[in-house]
Amino acid sequence: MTIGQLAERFRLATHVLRHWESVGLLTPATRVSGRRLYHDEHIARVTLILRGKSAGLSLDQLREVLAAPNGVMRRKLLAEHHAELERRIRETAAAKELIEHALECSADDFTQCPAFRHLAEAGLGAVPIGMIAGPRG
Amino acid sequence: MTIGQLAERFRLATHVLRHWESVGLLTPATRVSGRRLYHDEHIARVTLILRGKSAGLSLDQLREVLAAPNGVMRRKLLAEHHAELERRIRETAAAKELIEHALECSADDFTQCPAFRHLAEAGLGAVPIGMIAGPRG
DNA sequence: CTGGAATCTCATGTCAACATGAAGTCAAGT
DNA sequence: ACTTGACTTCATGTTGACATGAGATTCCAG
Repeated sequence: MTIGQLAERFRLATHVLRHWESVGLLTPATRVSGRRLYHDEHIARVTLILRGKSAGLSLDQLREVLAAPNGVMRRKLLAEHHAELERRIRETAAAKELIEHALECSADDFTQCPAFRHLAEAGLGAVPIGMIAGPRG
Repeated sequence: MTIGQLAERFRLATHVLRHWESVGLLTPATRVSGRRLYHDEHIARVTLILRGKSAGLSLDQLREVLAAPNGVMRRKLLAEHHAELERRIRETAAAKELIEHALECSADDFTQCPAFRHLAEAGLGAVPIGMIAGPRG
């Protein structure tokens, strides 16, 4: 498979595949007179990369997992990312609930609604009023 | 409240608040001899901005919502973002399930596991093998 | 064997969301 | 008054993930 064919299969630009290669994410099977050739295993790789990206993982994080030297290390990294994804899902769900309330709230300025404020502030770790020291003390 | 106090409350750097101001997200109540002063309403604003960011919204998207001219427009934008968040949650959950399978899978190279590949490819919109035209065709 | 598409490398540009640094201004404690 | 620290503006640097363009090479249908 040429780089153009692999790219078209995923509707990507070829330079994206070259970029992933430059950061160590995707290495072609062989080179024939300088040109990259890919096999079916690369399809699985690209699929994984796209899935990971859509979950918000960085290319660096994906490279780490894919380049894990052994199963133990890989499982450790996977477990970390699993926890991170769960955290992100919870955060996004919280924001979603906030929007849901804003949609239900009849107040014209929903930021004034006490229930909304209570929801919004939960778990953000903002310092309560009065706990902030002024200048010089 | 000075910019330093508002920043410390959220454990932010002051230049972050100035940056948000420069992109039209957060305008101080007044200026006293050039210095920004904020009130409690700005706490609600910052809270909202942080929540939105943690849900993956861009500053531009947040500005749009917060600067909506009327309730109708705002509800429209909120509904869009709500759908976007749901989409993102689904995507992240899909990647999470993939990781869960990889953690359970006994194969040393989990990308070789057929069940894993099936999971990974679902909903990515990749073109099936054989559907890619070669050069000039 | 030639013309045009596809590929190659290498360099530079882009975009968002800040981060950093310089140089000056203002306010408050001593 | 003086110092110190928070504040000001303005300019430039950083990071991640590409995007764009130049200029050379290679493949293949006609």
